Amino acid sequence: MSKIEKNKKQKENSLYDAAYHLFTTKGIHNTAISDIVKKAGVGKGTFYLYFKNKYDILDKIILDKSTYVLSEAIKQTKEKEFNNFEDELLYFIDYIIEYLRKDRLMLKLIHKNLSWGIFKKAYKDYEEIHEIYSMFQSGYKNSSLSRDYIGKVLFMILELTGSVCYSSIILEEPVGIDEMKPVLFQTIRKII
Amino acid sequence: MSKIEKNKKQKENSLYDAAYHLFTTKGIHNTAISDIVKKAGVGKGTFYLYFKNKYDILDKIILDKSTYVLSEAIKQTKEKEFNNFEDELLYFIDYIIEYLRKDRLMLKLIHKNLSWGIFKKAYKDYEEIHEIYSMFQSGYKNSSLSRDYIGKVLFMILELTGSVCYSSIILEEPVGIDEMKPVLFQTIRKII
Amino acid sequence: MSKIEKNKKQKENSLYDAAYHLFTTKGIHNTAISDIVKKAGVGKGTFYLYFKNKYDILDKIILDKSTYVLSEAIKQTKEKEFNNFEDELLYFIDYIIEYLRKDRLMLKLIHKNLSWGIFKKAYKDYEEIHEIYSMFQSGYKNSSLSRDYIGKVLFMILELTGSVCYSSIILEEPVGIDEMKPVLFQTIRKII
Amino acid sequence: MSKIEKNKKQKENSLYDAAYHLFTTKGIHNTAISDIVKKAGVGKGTFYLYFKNKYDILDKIILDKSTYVLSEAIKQTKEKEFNNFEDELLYFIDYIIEYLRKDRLMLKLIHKNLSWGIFKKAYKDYEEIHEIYSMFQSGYKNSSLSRDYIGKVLFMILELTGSVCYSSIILEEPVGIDEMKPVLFQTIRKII
DNA sequence: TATGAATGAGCATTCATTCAT
DNA sequence: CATGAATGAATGCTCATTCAT
Repeated sequence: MSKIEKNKKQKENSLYDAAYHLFTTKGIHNTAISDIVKKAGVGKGTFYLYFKNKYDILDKIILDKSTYVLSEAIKQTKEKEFNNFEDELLYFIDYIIEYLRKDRLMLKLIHKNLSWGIFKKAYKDYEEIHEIYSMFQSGYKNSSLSRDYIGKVLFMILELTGSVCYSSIILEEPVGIDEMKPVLFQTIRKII
Repeated sequence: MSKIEKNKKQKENSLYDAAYHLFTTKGIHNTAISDIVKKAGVGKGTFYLYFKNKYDILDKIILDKSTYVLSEAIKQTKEKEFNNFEDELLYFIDYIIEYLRKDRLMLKLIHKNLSWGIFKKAYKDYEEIHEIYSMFQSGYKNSSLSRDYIGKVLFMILELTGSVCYSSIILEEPVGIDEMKPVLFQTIRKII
Repeated sequence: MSKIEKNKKQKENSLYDAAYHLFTTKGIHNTAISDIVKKAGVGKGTFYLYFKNKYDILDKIILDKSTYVLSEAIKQTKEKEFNNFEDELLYFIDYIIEYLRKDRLMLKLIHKNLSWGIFKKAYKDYEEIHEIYSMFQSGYKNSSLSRDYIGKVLFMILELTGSVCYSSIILEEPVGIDEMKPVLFQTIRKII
Repeated sequence: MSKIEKNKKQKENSLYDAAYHLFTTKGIHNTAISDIVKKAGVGKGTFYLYFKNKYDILDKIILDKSTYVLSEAIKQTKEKEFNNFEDELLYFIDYIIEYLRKDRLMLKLIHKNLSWGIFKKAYKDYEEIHEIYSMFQSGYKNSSLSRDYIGKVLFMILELTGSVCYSSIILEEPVGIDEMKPVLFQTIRKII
């Protein structure tokens, strides 16, 4: 990577970081492009060299962050040993929940879009994301269910987890995440 | 209700209807207050007599419409006879799905907000909403599970349904609702 | 005064008091007619039965309050005995200063308008105001100066007092009123 | 100064001039930002690049114009020769009066703000302003009065002059400036 | 490539005033 | 006399986007 390339990447990253920080702390609606570039320390025009508009950078951030959470979760899961698939999956889900609980601002931003990462760009780019899919498929290796069906179940479990996290952690509705977690786990156990 | 009271209610309703129509067709972001009042046929200041700002009327619309969907679903369900609780619940869920499929614009508006928050608020105001809860509790009458636990399961089923509807119907991700529905139904069957 | 007349006067007074309170605490610019009527507990239309607009009631308030200060000052002065005119005038001036110091909000409102404009209008309406003029003229009874000339000097002393009070009490520029007062008194002594 | 810097200064100046002209002819209250930018021939956003709001530009104009009057007065005074301090001071005051009489619109704008607040601010920025202070202090060099006391007397003379100018020239109360001037001069003579 | 001054359409919001009740 | 719902012109201000440097 040439020096110029490096510099470009650096500018893009600083815009990215600035936007993430402002979106999470001030809210999307209250963050203007001018705020982002000021915080990033670059010129206003520079923003448009890297992103189309506010929602372009926002989408990229959400995608990136959700993918990151999922890939971290699978990485940690893969490093452990489990007696069975159920334990493995629940460890994976628990990792996600605990991560989001610790980073409420990120959870607020990705809202209920946590399953997105799997089905979009990330699926293609990140090696780790393949693994979650593989893990899930392996867990069902003895069943007669089709690969497609199993994929959809994974999708639903992730949607459910994302939704429950948002409700329980951000809104604390109907109850906080600590009370919700056992029910969620039991439900997932039933699903698989 | 006096003539003046009637007139007020009429004004509020026309604003409400105009806003709903514009939000669903043009999008929230692209709808200005001036559009709403023009369509409603009232003065601009009148809007502020009834609503604080665009998001105030939006919230009211989302709450209202979501409540309506749920209450319609329970009403229709109660009118039918079922052999067992599972069939009853799935009919209820199916009614919601089909309703949202037919009214994609409304689904887009209520996004993934068809859930507990709404449910809880609606619970206080609408008699019908009590029934869904009763129905669900009755279905579990022979189980040893606590009422609380059962309530949380209902919450999760609603969250899951809402999330899946939005993804499948609006984004068609990972697949359309027709392909998704059997998997969702099977999943709900396992949950209960 | 009939009961109806009394009621009218009462409404006018409550508007007057509400406006005075809001003008002094929130500022003229930030006070709307709707604020005034809300505080006064009357209908919006009622305001226009008694006043032309915001500046109409403001002018009346300023006139009224400034007149009150001056008339109070002369009343108190007349009740005392003095060895000479100089002492009498300085007592009068001091009374004004101390009054304004205690009611900074009123001083802020009447700004630097404590002077001839007010004085002149008040002259016609309030018996007490005649007395200050008389007092001042008497003080000069042995001089060869014309009545007109003496009137102008009184005007200047009042202008100077008003200006100094505003600067010293409100802005504390160049110094506070305590430091300023001896200089002002010495200056007035030289003038007369 | 680069071309771009020059252009910026030009824009600011045209806004400044436009605002001054509109404030003096139409009044502050009746001048909208849109009027200013239209007259200045710049975009609306440009205004907010240079000024916070209407009162920001107004304050700057008042400060600037008042400073200009004072600095002009001292410049002219310094160019003349005088037999004594009294003549010098009265020439200085007279210059101010005549200037304001010729430019009534400016006088109306700066109202009764021609005084210490302005003086103090200007003191830092304008070399000429130092001179008026020096002149005044020199006039008292043989007196036993403290520098502080003398400064306060200067302050009062300026306040008095400003107040009298506004009343006599703008309101013509209690009489016009021609009739008032001899009394003012005589009063100042007595003060010093 | 990078900048940031300039733009002006677009928007939310206010508020004095009216007038039917 | 009193009201307060309705109005809509008026206005301040924002902000995404452009483009000359």
